[in-house]
Amino acid sequence: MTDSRRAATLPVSFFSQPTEQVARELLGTVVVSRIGGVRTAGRIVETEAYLGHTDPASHGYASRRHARNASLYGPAGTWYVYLSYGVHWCCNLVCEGKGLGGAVLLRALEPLVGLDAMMTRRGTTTRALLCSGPGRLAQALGITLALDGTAMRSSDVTVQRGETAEAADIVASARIGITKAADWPLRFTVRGSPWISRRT
DNA sequence: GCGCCGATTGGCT
DNA sequence: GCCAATCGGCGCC
Repeated sequence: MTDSRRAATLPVSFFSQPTEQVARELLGTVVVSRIGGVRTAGRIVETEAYLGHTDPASHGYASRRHARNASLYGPAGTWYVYLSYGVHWCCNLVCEGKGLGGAVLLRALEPLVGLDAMMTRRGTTTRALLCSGPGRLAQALGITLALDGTAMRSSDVTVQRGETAEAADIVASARIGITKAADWPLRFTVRGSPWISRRT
């Protein structure tokens, strides 16, 4: 195995895989932000796959292409950031890179680095409320529209190799908060993690 | 142009 | 458990 102490940013080829596989393999990797010159980081414990043009719940479904989600059709490893309910930023990583609109939504992290900064940004000292939810984790890392469309490997927010989750420790369940294709089991969580957004 | 809905969250009943 | 915040996309007039 590689030396886990040495940071290794995930290569573009990682994101060139099928979206569902990327969603699974992102569990255990570490998101590192240096937005605003402040270092914050967390281990990914929850993701959701949105498959793009074939997925009714995806922003990349059929003819939903607009200027606003143009980055969703960019190269694998591109950040796609959108505003949810007019209030919260949510961040995705584009997969496959064939212009099919597939991406993985980051839904929860185990906070690892820069907890003070996260607490300031989030307005709470309760650790369980720092990164457990897509809007929360984006706020904790300082993510806004400024990240949208940037290439992960050269952006202010990178994803580093971590301890890979064993397949048996990955739980697949229905995606949260959607009405279309709600029963597709494309939400992935680390079994038993106390940092996920909701109990499975 | 107008109204409704959404990959959410936090505060209040 | 209910609902407001707040904005962009979409359907419909």
